[in-house]
Amino acid sequence: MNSDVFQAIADPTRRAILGYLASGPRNVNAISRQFPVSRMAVYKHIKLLTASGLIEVRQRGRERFCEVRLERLAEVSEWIDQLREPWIARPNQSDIALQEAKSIRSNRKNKA
Amino acid sequence: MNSDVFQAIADPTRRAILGYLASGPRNVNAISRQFPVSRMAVYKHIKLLTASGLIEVRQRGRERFCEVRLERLAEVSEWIDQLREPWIARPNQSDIALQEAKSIRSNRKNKA
DNA sequence: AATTAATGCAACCTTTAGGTTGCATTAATT
DNA sequence: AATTAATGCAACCTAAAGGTTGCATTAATT
Repeated sequence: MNSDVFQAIADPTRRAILGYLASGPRNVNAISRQFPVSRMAVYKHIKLLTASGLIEVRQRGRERFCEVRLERLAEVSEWIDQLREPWIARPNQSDIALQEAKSIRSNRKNKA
Repeated sequence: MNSDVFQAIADPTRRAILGYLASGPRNVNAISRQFPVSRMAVYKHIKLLTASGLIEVRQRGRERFCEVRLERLAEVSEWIDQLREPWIARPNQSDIALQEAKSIRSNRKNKA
């Protein structure tokens, strides 16, 4: 369960959770109290965020404290930066697109 | 159909399309030839990317040329930057999270 | 020891996402 | 004028996303 960071930040509730956690680690219940969805819904978001590496969970007694790990967002900033770079003088762009698309497809097949 | 940028870049094929378009404007068919999915699948991705403002389409004859508009990615970089900023000395963070979550919910209701 | 709090798991539901195929339309070519 | 190329639309399918409720488990409290 090695979820994609882009996918992880696509959901507005998950972004809000990350924003909330920016003020410091909180346990699952504390987080879920902040949002108008059930605890389970938040729990699932946290599971996905953990899988994507955007948060880290430390158990302490019966509580599980979630802490935001912003490093993983570098993948996103870097993608944006690369896109912004002048495209010229880079190796054949269309070949790259094709390669990426192919690996996307084979990933999908492997999942199923 | 005013699609969210975070949502738009969540899909790997759409990211690859943007990467491909970084080398210059291309028409719909040219784009779809680069990827192992049907023309219609690509067409839908393009429609969504257009809705999110990430690409712009200019018609010329029977062709529609798609051009990438990177400005809209600022929303993403800014969100990341804000998250990275020290959270201290900002107004009550939990209230903000709550507000955001509420507006998310009411948006969902308005859609349905 | 009994109760309460914090969490996890399972089953289920509904909507959306991503994809397909077939047909229609309009602009360019021959 | 007939053909071909580029695109759009509609109907449909399947899987994943986001959500819910109910029950089980384990740690802390009283």
